[in-house]
Amino acid sequence: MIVGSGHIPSETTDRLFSYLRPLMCLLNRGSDTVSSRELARLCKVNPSVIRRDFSYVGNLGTRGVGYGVVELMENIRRALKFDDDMKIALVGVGNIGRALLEHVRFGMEGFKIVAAFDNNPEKIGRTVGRLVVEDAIALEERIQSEAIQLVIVAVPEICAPDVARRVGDAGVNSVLSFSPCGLAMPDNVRVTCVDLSLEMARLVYHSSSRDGARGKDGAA
Amino acid sequence: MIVGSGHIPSETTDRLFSYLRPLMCLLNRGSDTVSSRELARLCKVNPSVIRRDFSYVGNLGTRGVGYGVVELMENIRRALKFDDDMKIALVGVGNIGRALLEHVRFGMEGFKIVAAFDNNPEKIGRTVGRLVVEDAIALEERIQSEAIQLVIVAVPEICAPDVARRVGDAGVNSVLSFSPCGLAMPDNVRVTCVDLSLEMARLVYHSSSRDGARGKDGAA
DNA sequence: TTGGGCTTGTGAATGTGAACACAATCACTA
DNA sequence: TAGTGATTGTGTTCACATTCACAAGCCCAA
Ligand SMILES: NC(=O)c1ccc[n+]([C@@H]2O[C@H](COP(=O)([O-])OP(=O)(O)OC[C@H]3O[C@@H](n4cnc5c(N)ncnc54)[C@H](O)[C@@H]3O)[C@@H](O)[C@H]2O)c1
Ligand SMILES: NC(=O)c1ccc[n+]([C@@H]2O[C@H](COP(=O)([O-])OP(=O)(O)OC[C@H]3O[C@@H](n4cnc5c(N)ncnc54)[C@H](O)[C@@H]3O)[C@@H](O)[C@H]2O)c1
Repeated sequence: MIVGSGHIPSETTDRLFSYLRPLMCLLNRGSDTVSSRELARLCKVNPSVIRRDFSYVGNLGTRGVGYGVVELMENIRRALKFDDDMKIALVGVGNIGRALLEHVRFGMEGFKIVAAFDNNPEKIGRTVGRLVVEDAIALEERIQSEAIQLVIVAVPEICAPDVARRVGDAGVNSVLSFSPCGLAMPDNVRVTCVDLSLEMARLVYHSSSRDGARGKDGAA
Repeated sequence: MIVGSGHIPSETTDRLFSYLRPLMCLLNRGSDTVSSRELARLCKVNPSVIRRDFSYVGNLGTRGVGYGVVELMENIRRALKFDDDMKIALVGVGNIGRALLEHVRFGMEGFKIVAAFDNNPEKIGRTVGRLVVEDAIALEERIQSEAIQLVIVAVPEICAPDVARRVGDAGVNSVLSFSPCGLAMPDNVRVTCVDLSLEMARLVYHSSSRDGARGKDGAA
């Protein structure tokens, strides 16, 4: 086992996160064990990638059998310091913001939106999903009183850098932004931009230049 | 110049797409040239990465000066076979679907949603954004009559694989899905899943284990 | 026309991740 | 208890991406 060698490669941690959802599906289906081959087919990766990734987490599998699904998920979550009760604030209750607030699955997955803000007087005070929209003026104060860990920014593009800066100054350094503008974002916050145009452009490029090649370790 | 050596690394193509938006911002700001150092600062990558990426596209820069922004964008778009008039269909006019249909920027960026479908009788016939919602029964026929290249799937998770299969059978092999379930998707379509929970989990992980290290080639 | 200051383009070195192949190990059966 | 079939864990190899470092080349001014 390589566990304890201090650090897990970033590609591995990114993949470890992506294993959790297929594993949950397998659990719901009643599987108690899963082989690297089976999981690899679901995730469209090479089985040896799976085995090496898991080797960073610890000695998890049983030779000849596979990995215990429950034990595996627990170990991955622990290795990733997965927070099952993450507290999130949303800024901007427009089209996107409303959809997110009404999305119940986030709560079931451990992502709890506990406050929503807007600066439009017509929206402040209205109830969307389970929350009452608050005045964006109170953003900094509420971030601290609620111990917010992550802020979702769904305001018009022109306002996004300013909101991100305020969020960063208030002590939160994780921002998920729907504004595709990565420019002018502050350095002390880590921003993930959900850029659908970018994803669509990459998608059609990769679709046209198909390269369906896989190694010989048995990946479908 | 390395251009013409047959193939561009996938990491490079993914980055080339991501350069387009900062370049557009620079253009709007009035910059006619940009140096690898400046663009690198905006994109938070190493300048030598930028220079090598561009070397795959062709001889684009001027030593001592930098790259011409307009010429650069044209060359990148050509290398990526960028389609400025992509025809898109949307399936599922719920919370997410409605937000996408009312989002006007897609059209300005060359991504044109030309048809929207739902199977709920109350939604069929209603106008959302600029489109009249059509019956999902007509999906296959309309995909072909409109020459759709990409389909956005925003239906409940349980329906997503079925819709993806129908889309694939109708000849479209690019699907952008908001259902986080990559399982059971057909093999002949390339699916990009927008999984916000996954992004949030990765984001907070990377935020807590900060590693703000950059090479010495001058990146900020 | 020469020189100085920049920036590109790229060979070479370095670093890193993926793939392979196989010994080690387990469950199960007779 | 030994044998069989399956699967993990990992040493090793390979391939590729990143970074460095610098010569080549451009602009401009004197
Ligand atoms: N709707 C989409 O499908 C879509 C797709 C891709 C990207 N985006 C981007 O996502 C962002 C939000 O999109 P949307 O469609 O929800 O926009 P929207 O206009 O519907 O909503 C924006 C909301 O933010 C509020 N707001 C504005 N300034 C604010 C501030 N300073 N503080 C707090 N609240 C403020 C507004 O009152 C409004 O309610 C935009 O940047 C948009 O470009 C949207
Ligand atoms: N809303 C969010 O913020 C959010 C966030 C993450 C993921 N998602 C996912 O995105 C998907 C859509 O989310 P939503 O909130 O828009 O859901 P929604 O329930 O608001 O809308 C779904 C729409 O799809 C239609 N539909 C159902 N079956 C269909 C079929 N077979 N063909 C055509 N149309 C059909 C329904 O009539 C409805 O209008 C879901 O899978 C959800 O899990 C949503």
